[in-house]
Amino acid sequence: MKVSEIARQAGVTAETVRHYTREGLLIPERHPDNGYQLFGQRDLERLRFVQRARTLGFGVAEIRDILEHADHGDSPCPMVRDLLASRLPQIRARIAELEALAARMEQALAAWEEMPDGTPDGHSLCRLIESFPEPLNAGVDAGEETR
Amino acid sequence: MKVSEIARQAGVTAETVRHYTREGLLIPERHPDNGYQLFGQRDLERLRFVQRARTLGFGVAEIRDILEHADHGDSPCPMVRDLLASRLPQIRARIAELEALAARMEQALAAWEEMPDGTPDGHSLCRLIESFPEPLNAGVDAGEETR
DNA sequence: CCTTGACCTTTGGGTTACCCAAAGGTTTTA
DNA sequence: TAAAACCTTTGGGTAACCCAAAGGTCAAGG
Repeated sequence: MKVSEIARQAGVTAETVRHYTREGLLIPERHPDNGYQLFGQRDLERLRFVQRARTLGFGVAEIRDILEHADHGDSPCPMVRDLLASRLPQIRARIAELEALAARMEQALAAWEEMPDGTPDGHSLCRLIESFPEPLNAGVDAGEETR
Repeated sequence: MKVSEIARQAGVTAETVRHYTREGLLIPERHPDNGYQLFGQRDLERLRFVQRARTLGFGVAEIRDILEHADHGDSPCPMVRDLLASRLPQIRARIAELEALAARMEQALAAWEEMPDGTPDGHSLCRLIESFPEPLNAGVDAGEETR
């Protein structure tokens, strides 16, 4: 099958398939006459594997490594497990960040409810944002580190 | 004050300050002799505003618009509120995605616990990933939409 | 047979919010 | 006075794609 066909069957865009191909996740054959990329059933399975790995939080480069391991006959499982284990806390941290963010947004929207709409604010900026707490790491005088 | 100084006081890198300046969020004066950027107290407040807005999920371009509104004497509040209101559901959706992701990762790690470590897998790829459910939108035959 | 229209190719630029290196001028300090 | 520390601009990189352009290919219909 050609690009659009495998893309359709996997539920991604043809551009995405080309991207994965460029990145070495898929290695289609080429039609000798016209240079079209030819994907087989194996490629479709491989593409689906990529999709699942992506939903598990793996990056494209990592997936390429995993696939290369597997192509060499090595079990990628230990590598996958390690990647998973190291990535999980980051995901959790990101979730916590976003939840704090959502909470701040809701807090701001709620505060707005009880204000007359326009509330022009001549010389200054939105009090609501201005009155938000600093990102708590803004060091005014002491030295500090981030990440 | 110069770049490094305002950056230090706000707890960001000098590069970030330069980035915001390039993007028009900060408009420092220039020392006539040496061309150095000169920031005042107003700029520091403005930078802190930017930081707070960033933690509220606003993009740099949006913040620039907000600041330009405010600089023109218009109250950016209605705009800010709309932006917040439209972004919130996206954040919530992203949180849900990440939680599903974390759950899948934990599920995978847990499943691994009860498997002999290496579990080489000759001809195929990690069963654990392979057996994961498809991203549920992978359309095999029917037409489907994403987003 | 030939013309569409649909699909293929590669190349190159855009997205987001910065980070980093290089080359060269300035200021501060020992 | 020379080195350390800091400033400038330019240009390239990151992640995972999306999109447009220019040009070749293919299937179908008149």
